[in-house]
Amino acid sequence: MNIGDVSRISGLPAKTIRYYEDIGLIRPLRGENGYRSFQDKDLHKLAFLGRARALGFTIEDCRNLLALYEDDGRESAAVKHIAEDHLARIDEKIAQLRSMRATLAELVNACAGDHRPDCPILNDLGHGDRPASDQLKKPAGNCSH
Amino acid sequence: MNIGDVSRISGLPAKTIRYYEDIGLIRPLRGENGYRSFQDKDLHKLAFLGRARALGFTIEDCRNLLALYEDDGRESAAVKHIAEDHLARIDEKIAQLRSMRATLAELVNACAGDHRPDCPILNDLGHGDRPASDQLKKPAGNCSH
DNA sequence: CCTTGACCTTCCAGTCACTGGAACGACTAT
DNA sequence: ATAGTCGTTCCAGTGACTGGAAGGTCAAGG
Repeated sequence: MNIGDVSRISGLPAKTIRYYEDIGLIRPLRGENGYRSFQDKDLHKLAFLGRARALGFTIEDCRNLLALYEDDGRESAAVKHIAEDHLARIDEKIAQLRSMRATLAELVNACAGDHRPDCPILNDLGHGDRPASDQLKKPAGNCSH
Repeated sequence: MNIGDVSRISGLPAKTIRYYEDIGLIRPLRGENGYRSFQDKDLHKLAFLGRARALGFTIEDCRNLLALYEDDGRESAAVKHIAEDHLARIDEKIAQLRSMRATLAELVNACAGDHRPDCPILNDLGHGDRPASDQLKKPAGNCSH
């Protein structure tokens, strides 16, 4: 199986699959022509990775989860620990976004959005009448790659 | 005013302030010694940027908002448009995270988390019994820089 | 005058998880 | 032989910083 087939089946871009090999998540064999030759095992792993990534696990999480997946002597506590950590990070992010959303919605609501220059949104950002920015620690959240 | 003072006042790291100059968001004067010399105007702009970033606006949004802020002839509709777009992006992200959260919480809940190897989390990721990964389009969401 | 230490400068590299593109080789069908 | 599709590698870019190295500047104290 060549990378194109695997890409179609798994839904992962070929680039991503090559990247996963680069960072050691999979180790497909090579044919005489130098092409990667994927086995069912690799396909399975890629599906695993796709699902884990879709749940927002980092690549490092995925690496650890994959190792646990292949370790028959694992303790489910280890897996649960990773998942719980991730759940907490997700909750944090949701809270952050909701706080942003609340402030922003208020401002948008207060703005006439017409041809005149008066704008409560700019007023807020400029003068900071309302406490629009309580926590500058983690302003992140806008990663639309 | 040197960069250190401005950093303390605005709460933005000096590195970030230099970066903002690099990408043309601010244009502080320079003293004879080569040090940046910040005026009230710069301080004001940085505060604006800090608040806009805290609300999750991208740097490009910030650039546009700043331009509108300084344009007396602006139409508030333009500002509102940027803010509404951003609000929509936030809502999308929240929805994505909530969907992840729901699936993940279910799995975590089903996992004993003990010394035994059986683990519903790994079962799901491995075999995909449950549809844990409906949308692979935007798996992102984990940008904890 | 010299040193210490805090401050400032620039520039380069790294982050995360890819993604785009160039330049080239391999295979398939006509 | 040729065209077109697939595969390969390698390099660079994304967003918004952040860390660190190597060096210049300044004020205070001895």
